Amino acid sequence: MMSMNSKQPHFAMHPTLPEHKYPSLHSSSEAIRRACLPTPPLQSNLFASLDETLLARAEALAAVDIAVSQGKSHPFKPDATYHTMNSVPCTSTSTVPLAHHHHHHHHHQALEPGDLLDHISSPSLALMAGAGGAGAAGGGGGAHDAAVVGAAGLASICDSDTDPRELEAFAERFKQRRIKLGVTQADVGSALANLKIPGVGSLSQSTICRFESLTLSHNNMIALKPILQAWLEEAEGAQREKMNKPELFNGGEKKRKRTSIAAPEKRSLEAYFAVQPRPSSEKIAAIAEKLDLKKNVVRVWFCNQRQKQKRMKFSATY
DNA sequence: ATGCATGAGGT
DNA sequence: CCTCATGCATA
Repeated sequence: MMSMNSKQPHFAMHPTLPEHKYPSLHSSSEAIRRACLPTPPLQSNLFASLDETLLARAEALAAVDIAVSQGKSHPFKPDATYHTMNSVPCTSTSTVPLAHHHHHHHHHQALEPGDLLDHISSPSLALMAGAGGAGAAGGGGGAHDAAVVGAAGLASICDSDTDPRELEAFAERFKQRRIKLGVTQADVGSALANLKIPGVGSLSQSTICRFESLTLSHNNMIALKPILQAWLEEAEGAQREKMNKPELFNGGEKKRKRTSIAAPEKRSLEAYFAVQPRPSSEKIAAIAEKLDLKKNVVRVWFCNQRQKQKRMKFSATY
């Protein structure tokens, strides 16, 4: 486990757009923390037809909900699934036709012995004390060590940076100091681009928020930590300076409409998920039809559910 | 703060 | 088709 994959991808910087899509840092370590499913009354034999049995059970469970809302007169059609994309090009502010360019800059930030601190030899890290009511106490603090491993070379980097408690502590400190700086999550996100760290562009408010609330995968947390730490130090250093907020907003593009899955349908999906987190395409189709949802919506729902299951929060018992 | 979605990269 | 990192749209 915890393999430090130090991939050094090639950043593909596009000439015109601030587009950066680098291969991510995905290390295949994912069997760290997992949620244990309840395994209800069904002791079951985990083989053969389990599949169908479970599905049947789930259906039964789900059926209750469905029957209620469907059998009678379901107030609203569950099919709130629509994808409204205005393609209307407007082309107005021709500046950057794609202010929404979804560049998936996957921060590779591979944890390498030294990589972590290479750019941020932080001098100012003494003030982060206290605060972290929660688990801040832990290894927290410095954690600036990595570089030393050279000699030992053995156990790679001190796990200080991969230690969940350290991450939690950092996230906590980060949030506090960010607030103290009077900066919003969104601000941090866009400010990251100003750091000019190779391979690091801006991030969304969502991601910053998730980092602070630990609702990211363990690996994602580890990858983002050094970046956010660098920002924090920079921001505190230039606290009195002006931050550029390149308001590069673009108005008039395709709006993505968020599908809304009604409560009854959601409960059914959860019932299915409980017994079979990874239904086959056929089952997904079946479920989709029963719930009157688009197959893709159901498929994505399962994908997202699986991701959630792997989130950091309370993953394992440390 | 979160739900649903997209896309890259990997099987 | 999946996993993962991310983000838009929204409650």
